[in-house]
Amino acid sequence: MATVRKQASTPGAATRERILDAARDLFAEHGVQAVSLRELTSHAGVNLAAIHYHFGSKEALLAELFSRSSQPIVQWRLELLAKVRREPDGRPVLEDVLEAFLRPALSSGRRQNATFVRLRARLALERNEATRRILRDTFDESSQEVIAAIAEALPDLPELELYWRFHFLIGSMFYTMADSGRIQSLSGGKCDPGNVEEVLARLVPIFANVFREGCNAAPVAAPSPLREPTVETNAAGEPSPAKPRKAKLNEAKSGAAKSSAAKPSKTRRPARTS
Amino acid sequence: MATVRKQASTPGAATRERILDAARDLFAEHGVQAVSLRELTSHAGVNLAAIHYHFGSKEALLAELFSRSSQPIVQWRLELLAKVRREPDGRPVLEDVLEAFLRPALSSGRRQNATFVRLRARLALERNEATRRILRDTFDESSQEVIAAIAEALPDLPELELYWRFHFLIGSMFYTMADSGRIQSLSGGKCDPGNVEEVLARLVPIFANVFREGCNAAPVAAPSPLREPTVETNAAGEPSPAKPRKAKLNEAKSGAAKSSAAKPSKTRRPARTS
DNA sequence: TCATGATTTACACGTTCGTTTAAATCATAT
DNA sequence: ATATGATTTAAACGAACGTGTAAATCATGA
Repeated sequence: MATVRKQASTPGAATRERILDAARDLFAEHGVQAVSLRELTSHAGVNLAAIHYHFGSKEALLAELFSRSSQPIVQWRLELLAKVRREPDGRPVLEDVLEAFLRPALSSGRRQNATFVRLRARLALERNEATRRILRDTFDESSQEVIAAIAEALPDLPELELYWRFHFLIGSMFYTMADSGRIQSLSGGKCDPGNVEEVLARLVPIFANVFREGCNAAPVAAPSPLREPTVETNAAGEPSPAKPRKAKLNEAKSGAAKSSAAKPSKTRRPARTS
Repeated sequence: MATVRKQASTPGAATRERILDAARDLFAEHGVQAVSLRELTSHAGVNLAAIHYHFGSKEALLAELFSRSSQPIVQWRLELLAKVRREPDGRPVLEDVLEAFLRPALSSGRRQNATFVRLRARLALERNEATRRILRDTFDESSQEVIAAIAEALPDLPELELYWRFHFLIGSMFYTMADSGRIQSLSGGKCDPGNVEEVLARLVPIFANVFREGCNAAPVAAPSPLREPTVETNAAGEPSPAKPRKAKLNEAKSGAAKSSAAKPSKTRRPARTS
């Protein structure tokens, strides 16, 4: 009996930590909703009930994971922000401010837990109010300090423009953090956003230019080609070429896929003969 | 009997379309996994089984929804790309190329279905292989045409740099499309990424500058402050200040929250007296 | 050594999920 | 009018979900 006693594979690793590690990895890979507590605990090598014993609920586990993993990032950011170099006129060096903002976010602490970076990027696009509040409470303060530092570095930049460009910056940042693999696919593997130093070496000077570039850039000079598509879709896309599917009558003659488009043809209907 | 006959609220609206509309809205708002077929059908005002009758499965519904909604976007993009203005030397106008790329994505066809834009942004961060393939199959071809047009407009820009900057561009684009509300929160509501024209008026010239700006921007001139956080977290964050929670023995004396950190205190354990 | 509390285990609960089925209903051509 | 096929309906299936609970096990100080 007694299953396997203790295994002693990782002696000092407490159950809590194993759960948090597994949650970080699995939540980042598949999303919070898609991960069941059973696969989580089995992946962590702990008992199912351990989650409720140590955290109370799945949601509480996520909150604990997030606040714990975020703390070093925010702290590092504030440290970097405090030691930003100054221009002769006393203003912060813009590149240093941007790096203080980006480096901790992209590196995710000193550990190899690159997976939390992905989790954060994923949660950043969530529209769930609870998730938004967690992100706000965790990162807004230090983000506001970064924004204030940028404003200090560029006193002539209108506040609204600063916010717009900051929005585009965090877009590029989160998309890099998410590691969607899209640009690897498009570039044939030549571009690797997983390399933090390579990302910073490009993102920092690029957005330093973006922020510095005054509002001089023509507002929207382009006469703009056209604004509506000429495609004549009726109400949604196609008229109604693809009929649903035969309800009864599974005649064997039309066994192959109809022809509608290119469906995955997942054997649309078993239609057992019984 | 016969429940309610037909209701005739929207006479011509077929069941298929009601399902697709509801799926678009709900998937975009809460994510695919988080939406059950029951809330979907009840939101659409159709029977639960209608989804399997018309589409076969939840996954097939998503694929159908995506391909149908994407088609006008891609088509519009290709049309705009075909009528991009040319410089006197015959090269494409970079701003027009960027607008051809961005406008259809941000506008989502001619309809008011801004929700599909959010759905697409959400799926873009998904790491699910099936989802990635859908996105690749749908958008890669037209994206490659955009990349080729940019390369044609900027023949001196190294290919690798082009891909990096395109990566940052689609990051800003997707984050704008996701409408996470973060920049509204940070800017106190002054910045509204939901306004497509306002986004384009800023994003197009900004990234035109980004692409045009040669590799002259100092590679990474910054001596870079420090690269590791000084915070001394052991293994994960905190030593072990917050004890789990009492297992048995729900003594009434310590009824209030322990003090650990600032937990949501969701009544960690009911511990019914029975 | 033993008592005690912290932790882990096995198991079951009620619910909700995606899916399926068979019958009822609708639309329409003859 | 009626037959026929398309569509909708109500009800149920088994599986998997998050959660709860009582007992077994472990660690440790007296």
